[in-house]
Amino acid sequence: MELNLQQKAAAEYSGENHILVLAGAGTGKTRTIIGRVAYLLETGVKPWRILLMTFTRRAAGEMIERLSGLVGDASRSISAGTFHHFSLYTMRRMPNDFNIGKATVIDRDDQVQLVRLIRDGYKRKKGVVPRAAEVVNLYSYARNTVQPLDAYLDKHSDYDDETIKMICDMAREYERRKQLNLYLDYDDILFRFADVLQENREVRERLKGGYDHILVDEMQDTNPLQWRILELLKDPPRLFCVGDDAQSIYAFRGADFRNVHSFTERVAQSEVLRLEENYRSVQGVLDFSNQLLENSSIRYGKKLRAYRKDPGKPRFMIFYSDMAEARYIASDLVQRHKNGARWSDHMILTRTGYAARTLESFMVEKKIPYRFIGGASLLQAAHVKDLICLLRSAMNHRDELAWTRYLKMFPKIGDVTAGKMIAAMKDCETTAAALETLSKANPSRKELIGNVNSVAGALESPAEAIKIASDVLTPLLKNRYDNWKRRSNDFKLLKRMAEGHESMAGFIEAYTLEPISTSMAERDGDEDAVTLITVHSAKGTEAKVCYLIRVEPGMYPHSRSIGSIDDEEEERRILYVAMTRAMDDLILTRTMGKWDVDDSSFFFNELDETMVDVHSTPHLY
DNA sequence: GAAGCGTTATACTAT
DNA sequence: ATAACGCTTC
Repeated sequence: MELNLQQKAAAEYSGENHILVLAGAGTGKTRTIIGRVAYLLETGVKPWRILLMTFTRRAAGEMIERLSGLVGDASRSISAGTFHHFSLYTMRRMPNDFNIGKATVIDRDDQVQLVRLIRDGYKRKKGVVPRAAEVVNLYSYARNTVQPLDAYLDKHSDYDDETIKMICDMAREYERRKQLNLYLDYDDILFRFADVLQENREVRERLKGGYDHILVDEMQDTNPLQWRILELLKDPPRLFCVGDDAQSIYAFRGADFRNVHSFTERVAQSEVLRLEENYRSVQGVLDFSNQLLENSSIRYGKKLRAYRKDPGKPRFMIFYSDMAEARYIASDLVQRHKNGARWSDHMILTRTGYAARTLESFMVEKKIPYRFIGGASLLQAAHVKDLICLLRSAMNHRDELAWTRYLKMFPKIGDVTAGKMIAAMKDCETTAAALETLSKANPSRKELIGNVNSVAGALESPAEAIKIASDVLTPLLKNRYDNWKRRSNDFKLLKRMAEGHESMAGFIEAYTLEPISTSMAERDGDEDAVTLITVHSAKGTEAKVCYLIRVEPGMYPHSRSIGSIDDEEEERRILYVAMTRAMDDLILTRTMGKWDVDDSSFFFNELDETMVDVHSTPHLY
């Protein structure tokens, strides 16, 4: 593999220090990490003694894929995945040391649902009770930044003392309910792992002894909780971290862009290397991106140098409505495809999943194949959740959230009745005993119990269990949703997805940890398709032609961050990440939007026409 | 008291 | 599209 001098110096570093590679956008971070792994293998490091931490499982898969072309089968022995995957699977592999038993991993929706049940008990008291989703966010943020919830709220929120106490009470009750239900939320996965590592010297030493090198991608977006895990695992393992402060866009999860600056202070025996030459983009794209950063009050001290010499000025197109914007992008895609370009050379970047909906409908209408990455996932759709909850109910009679949702599908059962039925089962040891208890107390509810029984009998074959669950739920659901035909197709999709899995729990866990959109599930991986992607998910990716949609007031910076300097600067980095994905063509589009949006912080109130070609289109709807 | 229905609000980013 | 809320019905 060809590496430039700086990349080579990083990849083939042979000293004993921990390394941070500061690498700007498009400077070959991934290439350098892959080069590093290849180098380590060449020098005799065993592949299973290399741990590769990536930001998403998708990124891990791509790196392993590229490595296999370089080093063959050895790539399959490398441990690669996110902090969450690594932590969870290590705990599952060492069940006696971590004691997570049969715990169910719950996603954010489940967290919110559980807090909602708890919150109902707080409604009577005077004053406003924060929303369940807000409580989940606050608590998760405090945990990811490793600070007590009350201290965090005291310092960083506007809540009065009484409300703070209430939020802390709800969080405590949330913890209790999780234990009762054998739930692990995303944060528990990291916390439990870190706690055991810290408390149990023997386990810690055993794990540390398993690795020589820990490589961390997207270091700028690791939060204090993840840092804590790295600190517990390093020495003797050597750290090789790669990141870019200007691309730090996960502050809401506890990451701080300044962290990479203090790397050498935080990590003894460490040094910083740099990658500065950009191979991805044409000069025009880089000039425009550099200008965006220069307008910031923060000095990132970087200016990307293009290796490529072609000018390639970006375009900025103004449309009257989102319909006109979407229509243009769809027809431009079709035109480029007709001219011989592949669909997969095109990426459409969106700030929010919601903002891409108009465009999505045009993609469907024009029959342009696309994959949506980020945004709402298949498992979050109401009808899919219904089905998953029946499966979960059959697997674990103490799964309060699953049972509540399942029971409420039946007439005359609401939160209260469901709660009573679940309480009746809580002391039963087995599912069979629980169903027996339920059936004695509710003789008229044969159907309800029979459904769970049939699914429970088929759990050894996930696809079969899904088929049964789908059949028994159809009569209950088909009148509840208007577009039932389209929704029921998702059940078939789910069945197909489950076919490769050996256990139901494994299947559900895999897709809880790695959410998948409908558009991804419908297509197989190598099909030529346009990528529609949120900017957050696009970190680390690139495409020849990039469309950035809805680059307008209220979006960049997002209206929610207006007023906070830190938040607005994070939004600038988000836009920076988006723009630097483009290799050849960068097309920014905006609509005229609503008239009442505060546009004073918009990043492009004035457009420098030496940097970008501006096109205004006729006011067509 | 609990369930169910219709109306209205809200929709940022994600492991 | 879905959650939350207020109001009516059982």
